[in-house]
Amino acid sequence: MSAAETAGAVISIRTPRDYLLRRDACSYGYFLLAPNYWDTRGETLWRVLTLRTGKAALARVRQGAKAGSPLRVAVFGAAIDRDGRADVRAQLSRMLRLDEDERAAREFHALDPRFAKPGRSRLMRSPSMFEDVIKTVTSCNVTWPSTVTMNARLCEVVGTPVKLPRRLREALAGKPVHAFPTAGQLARARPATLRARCRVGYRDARIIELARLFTLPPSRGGIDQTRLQDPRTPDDEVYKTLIDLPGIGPYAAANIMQLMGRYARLPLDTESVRHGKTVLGLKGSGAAIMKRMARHYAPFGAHAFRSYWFELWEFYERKHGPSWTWERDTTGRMFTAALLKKG
DNA sequence: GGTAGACCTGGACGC
DNA sequence: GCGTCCAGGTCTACC
Repeated sequence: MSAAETAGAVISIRTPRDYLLRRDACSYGYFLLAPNYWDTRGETLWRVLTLRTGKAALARVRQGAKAGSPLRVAVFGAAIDRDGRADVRAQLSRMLRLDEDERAAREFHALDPRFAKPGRSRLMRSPSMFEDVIKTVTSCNVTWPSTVTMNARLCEVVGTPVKLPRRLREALAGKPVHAFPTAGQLARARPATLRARCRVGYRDARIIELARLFTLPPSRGGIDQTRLQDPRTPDDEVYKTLIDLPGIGPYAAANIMQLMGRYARLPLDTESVRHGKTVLGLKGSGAAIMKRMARHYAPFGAHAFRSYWFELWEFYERKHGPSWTWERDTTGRMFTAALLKKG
């Protein structure tokens, strides 16, 4: 029995004319983090989603060879009705930025024509802001392999498992089978569990507090996602809100902002310093290089992060081949400044 | 406002 | 196999 013969539902999702799954899904490191899985052979994205019903479902996302052709999504492990289809579409659309303004992409390419021909403009993210925030926290003050481990353990220990019949489970062996924890699940988790079983270290209490803030309504001190995601809310206001959250500093706040589609600020870290030194030829202390990098990308204005990021991404691809060929357990674990210096 | 040190984990390295 | 060192952003105390 093949997986194709056992899908519960098949959904078609229209894409923008320039959309290319392998390039646009494999455009940011999160495509290597659970519960995402990129199958390099089939050029297929697998992702466990938590549906509004609370059930977990495994989605298999494919696209024909031509850019702009629709995504074909097969859903395993949960019955999908009309509302369920809309739910899957909405989550994948956010994750793959299918709803991103095409005019903004054209504006970016006009400012930075290097990425017009390869068609780069979209950065992969998570189906929810909450997951983006927690993934960002798990990427702070650790090397990339630890981030990979933390996300895998959070899903396995706290996330909802996909319920699959035995024959189907066998057919899908090797694919992710636990969803990313919801804010409610993480808010109820014990710090000791996160520390000991998910290997999150001192981030335990901060993750739980962040999750709690995502479960509360704004009127009771919770995070006002509607206001933060409203394009009319100024960047400075969003930054100030984010940086006041536990575990979120200047790097994390700027990274969450780019994940929200606000690209003017640069999340600068040690990897940025390496890039500034080796690719841009900047000199000085780490702090001095960061200041110079901010000035270097300032002409790209509202698209500064995209210019920086795709420049960095193409540097990785020159070293290791196209991102859609990176195996999760080999090349996909290499992305730290120290390892890249050696590479 | 700037700086130093603690926070944890996992990998590299030397013995 | 064991111990030590180091990388990695945030937070707090202190100047």
